[in-house]
Amino acid sequence: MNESDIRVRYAPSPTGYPHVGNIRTALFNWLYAKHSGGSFIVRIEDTDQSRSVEGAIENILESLQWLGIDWDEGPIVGGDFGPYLQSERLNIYQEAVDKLIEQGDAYYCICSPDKLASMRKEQQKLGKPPGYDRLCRSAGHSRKDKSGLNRVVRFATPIEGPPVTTDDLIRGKVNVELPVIDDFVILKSDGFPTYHLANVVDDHHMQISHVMRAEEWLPSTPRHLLLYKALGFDPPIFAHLPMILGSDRAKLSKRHGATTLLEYRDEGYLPEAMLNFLVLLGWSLDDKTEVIPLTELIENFSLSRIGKSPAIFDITKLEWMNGIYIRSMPVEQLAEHIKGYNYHQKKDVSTSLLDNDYIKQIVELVQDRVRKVSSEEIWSLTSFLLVDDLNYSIDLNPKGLGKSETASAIRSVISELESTKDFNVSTLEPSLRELAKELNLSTRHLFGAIRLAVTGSNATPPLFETMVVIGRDRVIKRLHVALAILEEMGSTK
RNA sequence: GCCCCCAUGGUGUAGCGGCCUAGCACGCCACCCUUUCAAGGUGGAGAUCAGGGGUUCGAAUCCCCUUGGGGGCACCA
Repeated sequence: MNESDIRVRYAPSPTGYPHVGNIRTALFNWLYAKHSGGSFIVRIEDTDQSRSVEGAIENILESLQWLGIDWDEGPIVGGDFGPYLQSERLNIYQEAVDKLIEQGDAYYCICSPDKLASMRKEQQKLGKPPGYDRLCRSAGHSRKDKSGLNRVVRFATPIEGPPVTTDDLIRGKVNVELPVIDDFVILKSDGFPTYHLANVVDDHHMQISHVMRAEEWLPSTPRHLLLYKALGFDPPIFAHLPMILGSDRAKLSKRHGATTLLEYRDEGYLPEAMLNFLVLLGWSLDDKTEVIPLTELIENFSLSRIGKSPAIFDITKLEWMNGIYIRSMPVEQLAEHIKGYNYHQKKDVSTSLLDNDYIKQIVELVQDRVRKVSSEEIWSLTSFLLVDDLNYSIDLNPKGLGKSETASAIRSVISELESTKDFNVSTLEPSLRELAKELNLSTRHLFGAIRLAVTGSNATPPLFETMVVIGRDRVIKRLHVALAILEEMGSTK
């Protein structure tokens, strides 16, 4: 096969919002296409009308777009093999079904769901492989029943023959014996195909070269292989990707908290970090490299380095990775990201403090200190920069310093600051260091006292930088307020 | 119950018969830097390579069994 003939696809069903596992599958397919110069196709598998979820398609596409995963063919962009919504391809599946029935490889079945359920129950009790008992296989039922309703169509799985072998790129040869494959439904009574049929027919017509999908599909691949054969199609190359599991080692579901991809965006994770983290769940570059820019990812991605065992999604490592990307990002860009989270809508934020230059200054202070860019994260570190008046909820005495000492230190600081003209780091630092010496206080104590008074917190960005951003007037005002509190406390005791 | 897949520290992984008394990263601990918090740097704890049999001069690496985990078994995908 020519490299440019490589055509891979992501085929989600709009029955919910995609979680990180789904998107990781999309990512691997996309990376493989990018690496090989092939095409990445998005196909929406909306053959289950009853389970379709409002807004799911939009969410799927938005998830891909957020990560920067673009598609060569699919919704919005179109392509030569469309339509890319299975619900618009019903005639194609019907054609395949007709062919199979004509060949004797499929038949109409009249068995009721109730009957099938009790049959399965009985089989399980007897320890037999569960599956349709083929009652209708040779009955020669017609398409519609007496009341004119459509009947389901089942595939006539060969009764005897060698085991079906899936030659998987990741797992090697996987054999399944024919007797454990039952006569599965390929066309539902509502006229829609089942996944098995639609998937096979579309992958063939869309000339998909490699089917990379989650491992949960491995058990049904023999059915697909049987369909390819019956329809006279050459099967694609299969690669079943390891699953991503929740911390309880079970398949990802709503139970695992934030699972849909876009929730991570909303929580303050950067798409670059998420993409980098996701690719490491099941793939590795070498024995040490983990932070890998996208261009290198595309250049080096290979199917041979995809692992076999399932991975557990570890949020703490994602946070670390996110911090790496935050720190390597230009301040302006990071500021844009942060503004996107609308932190300024916090109710206490002073609207006079929202210009871009001020936000940029704040970002410079927190860039080394945050692991997420959400409003909560930024707020918790910088709320004292964003409000006019502080609401002290902390002891204003630094550890090891008494109230009266703190108060007199603050008094000295006020007069020092009021007498100096310049208010920038290069003047602030030496003069306050000098003051500490004069007062015979350790910098730890003096700076600690200032920090508490000016920020109301004992964990802040570097003091002088922070003071400059707060601004001379606000700093002095806050020092006065803090002093008043200290004096009041002193007098009542 | 039946079928299939998987198995290296808590987590993500490297390893594809000798380089392994098992490397890297996250997390954890300590120290350094330092006005606090981070970031950064250095060091440390943590794996009888699930267990047991083989094969081999030699196995985390190959084979078998056991155990554990996961997935699948719908007119869902």
